[in-house]
Amino acid sequence: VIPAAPRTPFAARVLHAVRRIPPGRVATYGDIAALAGRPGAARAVGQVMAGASLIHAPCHRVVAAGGRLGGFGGLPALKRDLLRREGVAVVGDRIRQFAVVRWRGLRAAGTARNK
DNA sequence: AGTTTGACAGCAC
DNA sequence: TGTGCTGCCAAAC
Repeated sequence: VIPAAPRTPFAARVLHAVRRIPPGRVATYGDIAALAGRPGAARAVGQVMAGASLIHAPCHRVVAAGGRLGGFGGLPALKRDLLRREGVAVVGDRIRQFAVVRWRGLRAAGTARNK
């Protein structure tokens, strides 16, 4: 069965933000929190992710700060494989070239240096 | 309405 | 580097 998607307003905004992450790119919990309109709510974002699944959004593209993998519901190997499958280099629990692969979301027009 | 709970972030050691 | 502790937040109790 398809698990129900979290229905709180905050969760909806978080999942929406996560779905915007392009394949082969990643965003931190903090980034998502900011994109969801709640800067600093990184931890709360994790809470949402815990209740969601790949069916709702590409959860594997949400990583911890500093390019570390972060948790993944007890299946860190899966998260690593999914990312590698998209071309993201992962060694151990670290993402290589994190600064390059990181996706900060699109902002103000003119700031087109992050596609 | 107060407390507990984490797929977090940062900083001090 | 790695470990530990504190701050923070939305949700579930």
